[in-house]
Amino acid sequence: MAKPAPSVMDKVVSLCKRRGFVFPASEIYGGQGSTYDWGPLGVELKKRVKEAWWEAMVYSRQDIVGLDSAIIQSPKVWQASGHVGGFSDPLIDNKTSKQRYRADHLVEAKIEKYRKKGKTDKVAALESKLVAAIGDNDALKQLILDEGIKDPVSGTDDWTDVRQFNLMFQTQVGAVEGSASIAYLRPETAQGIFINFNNVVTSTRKKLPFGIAQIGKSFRNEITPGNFVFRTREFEQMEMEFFCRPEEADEWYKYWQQERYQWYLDLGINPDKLRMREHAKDELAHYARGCGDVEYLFPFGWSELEGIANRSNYDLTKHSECSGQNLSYFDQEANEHITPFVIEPAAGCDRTAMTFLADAYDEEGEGKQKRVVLHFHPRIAPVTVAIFPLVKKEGMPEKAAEIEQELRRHFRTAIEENQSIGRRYRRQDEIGTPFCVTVDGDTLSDGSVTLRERDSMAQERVKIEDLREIMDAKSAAWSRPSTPQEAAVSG
RNA sequence: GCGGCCGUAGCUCAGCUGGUAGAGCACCACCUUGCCAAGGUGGAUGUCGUGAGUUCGAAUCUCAUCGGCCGCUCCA
Repeated sequence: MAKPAPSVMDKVVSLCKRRGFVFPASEIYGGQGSTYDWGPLGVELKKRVKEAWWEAMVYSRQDIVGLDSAIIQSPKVWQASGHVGGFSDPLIDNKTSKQRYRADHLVEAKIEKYRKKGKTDKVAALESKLVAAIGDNDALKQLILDEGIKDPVSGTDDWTDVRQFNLMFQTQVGAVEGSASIAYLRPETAQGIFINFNNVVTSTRKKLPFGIAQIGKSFRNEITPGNFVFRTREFEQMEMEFFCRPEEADEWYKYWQQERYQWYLDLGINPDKLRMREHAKDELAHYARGCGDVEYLFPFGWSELEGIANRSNYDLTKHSECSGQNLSYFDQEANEHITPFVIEPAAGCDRTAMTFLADAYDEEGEGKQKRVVLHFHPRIAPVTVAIFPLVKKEGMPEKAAEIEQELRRHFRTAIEENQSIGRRYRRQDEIGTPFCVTVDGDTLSDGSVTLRERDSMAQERVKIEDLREIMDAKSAAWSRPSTPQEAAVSG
């Protein structure tokens, strides 16, 4: 493949490091692959993404409450959820074709062949052999060799040994070694919600339908991380489990798909690059009745930002069975126990922040006139307003500092007095600051300043005491510039 | 793990027919400044990923090693 042209992502990655959004992790020690640290601006961006999500999911409604469960739970949680058994893949490589496969999938494909040929006895025999071999890598490889399974690409049986790939990070709890002290870093926040179902119901007296929201780090030992912060082994999730009556699940499923899709649009994501994609039946996880992804068109293709799934009553049922606790809901009117269905919107915080960066990135003009600007929604911009003295004399710096002190109480602020005014405007554009306030000679006599908008570059003269109200109003009314050209001339 | 690409200043990169480093932008100081990447003067910054070899001499050639990025079953 030819070397690809520098994409928006390359430019965003570079900007992220230069301006302090995202740094490669462990850099002074040579780096740690696919691991990133969020810098001073990045942490603000992420924080505001999480605030916007929490606002939409918890504060603006009466039917959802929050939770912050532990990262390290009992290993039994992950046995019940199926992660211990199912979140671990046996991998095998073909030395000739260099292709990598799931070893158990190769055997399953063979079973499928037998089934199509109607050899039911062989199907049954091999199925039981596969079940016996699961978890035993040597046995699994032997089974592949015994069955004469060939690589579909190379046609050879030149296989490597089977190696287990655990998707969950293991750790030890306590000083005592041994299997009893093995624990896992959670691979999703959702299970922490399910296991607290009874606690939340009894402590909040919530009635169906209701939801529990949670934001937190999760860990997956991804085989293939990559695409900047899109897929990393440590990541932050924003998940909400919405519990409802089974007969209402389809309705809520559609509701949450619309609701979550709209959330991205409300925060200014380009509608042309956002879509809702319904999973095909064979894509669905074993517990899911339906799943739709909110996808964004990155330079590397359509990729999932958030999955909205109908998890049925799978999780509550499993945890009831495995724990011996009754995780059902008692409906007082109908006088019956029901195990609610769950609709789960599960979003990735890091990839959402990355989406805002990539989607907001814009270059206007050419050469010396080129303007790099991040068209962030004012609600998620790391800095809301920057204050400048027009020149560094006649008391302007002091006046600017005074205004900054006042605005600091209500907005994320920045103050700069170095270099020319134009350069300072452009620097703030590059980090997506929606407003700039400039103090000049008239400010000292009549208390007015110039308010300059990032997207249109339009300026207006306003009173210092009106700044807050005007910026709030403009923020509330903000909409994304539909094209770069329009943004450039609309002032 | 396999394949491809790549490690030179904060960022983007040039230098790779061997002579111990450059550009643009960024940064710092001073002067200038009067609303969109202004100008002037001066300045700091690199053990050229690491180690070894060849050589009088290596960023450049050889070998090794470490690391990163992009693909290949996984998903937020």
